[in-house]
Amino acid sequence: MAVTYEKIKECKQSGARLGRLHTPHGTIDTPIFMPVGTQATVKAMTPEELKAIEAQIILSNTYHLYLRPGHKLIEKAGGLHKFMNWDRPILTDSGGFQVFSLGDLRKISEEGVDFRSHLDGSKHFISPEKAVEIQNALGSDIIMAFDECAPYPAERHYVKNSLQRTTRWAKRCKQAHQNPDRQALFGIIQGGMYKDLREQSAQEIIELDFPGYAVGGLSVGEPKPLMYEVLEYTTPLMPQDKPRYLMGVGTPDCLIEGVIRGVDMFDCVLPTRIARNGTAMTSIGKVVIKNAKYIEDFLPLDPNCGCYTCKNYSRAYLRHLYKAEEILSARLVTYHNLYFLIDLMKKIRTAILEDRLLDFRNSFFKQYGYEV
RNA sequence: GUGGCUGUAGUCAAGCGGUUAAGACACAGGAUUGUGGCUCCUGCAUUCGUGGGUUCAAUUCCCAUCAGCCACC
Repeated sequence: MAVTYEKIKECKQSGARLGRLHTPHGTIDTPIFMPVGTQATVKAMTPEELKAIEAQIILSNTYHLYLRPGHKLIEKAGGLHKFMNWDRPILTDSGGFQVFSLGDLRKISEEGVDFRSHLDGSKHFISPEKAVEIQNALGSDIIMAFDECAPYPAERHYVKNSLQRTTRWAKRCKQAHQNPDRQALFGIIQGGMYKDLREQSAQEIIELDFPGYAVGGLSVGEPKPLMYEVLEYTTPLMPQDKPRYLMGVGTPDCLIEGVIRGVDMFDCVLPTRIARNGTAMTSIGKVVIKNAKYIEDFLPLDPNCGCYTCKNYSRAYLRHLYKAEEILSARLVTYHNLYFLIDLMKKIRTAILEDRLLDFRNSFFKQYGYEV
């Protein structure tokens, strides 16, 4: 098996899991946040910088790399790790979500998905087999099953059909997978916001026996309490000895609440995207660095942060860089935001170890400005 | 000094007699959750250089004045 999960302990206060994930490119501490590097790069960050902030694993994307530069080219380059100069673990998303968000550019059938490239309008077809073939060529440590992510809100019968198709596709993905000893294929549980459909999906997917499972179809626009509710009845259905991955989640409160509900892995574009749009996540809440009130603010972005950006630059300078559309703006704020979330996960792991995750949540929320 | 042209938001400007003075950029605020460095939403001129006149009605026409630009001396 390419990837194995080792549970270290459970938080007595919250039930959250502390563990380790062993992969071909190293061991990861969980719960973990995975920075997203869609196009074989975490935008604005070099691999050396990612290591400096202790990123242990990053995400990349099948759909985008297939379209550009092409998985064959990356295979020729010696695989994704070598191509992008990252020797730690990589997880690739299957492209299911991209297809879902492509809107009217795509048509889903039992066989797969016909779509037009968002880059040049060219026609393409991705099936479960194709998605696995691409990911096999990329050589990522963890590959994801090609699923269908239902929108929110969605009718019950639509979600049911979609989840059943996701199960059939998961089977095909497993069959198509060429090297389960070097790459772990994770299954994805769907079912929207319907409890019995989540149960059905979990049962069907888990029956196929994957080395890890993801909860998909959340964080698609539903209210947070609803997402927490779905998680609450979904994670208990998942095996204790396998990693659990909540796809697409990345606000500080959702990360903490997700861990409390038994999630081990998260990924999200939020920290890197909002960084490029002039917003930082800090210990005292969101700081919209582009706001005029920071014109003469010579304090660090986050006075409680020890990252390179906070140690060396002021809010006034960061605001100036943003307004002047300087590249360094994206670099410095991205650096900070990723540092902040990775550091948050470290604090979460320590809190689990010390059986005080609920206390940690309450104090963190209070300082951040969330309602407890 | 003489002749001509132009003055509308921070900037570039449309409107040239008739309801709440286009648009763009900038600026200000917001959004952003398995990433299109994309983008979206909202706000921003009680007033058209200034003063007077004509008219039911003036950013629009007339006069004066001020400012800028161009040409000639």
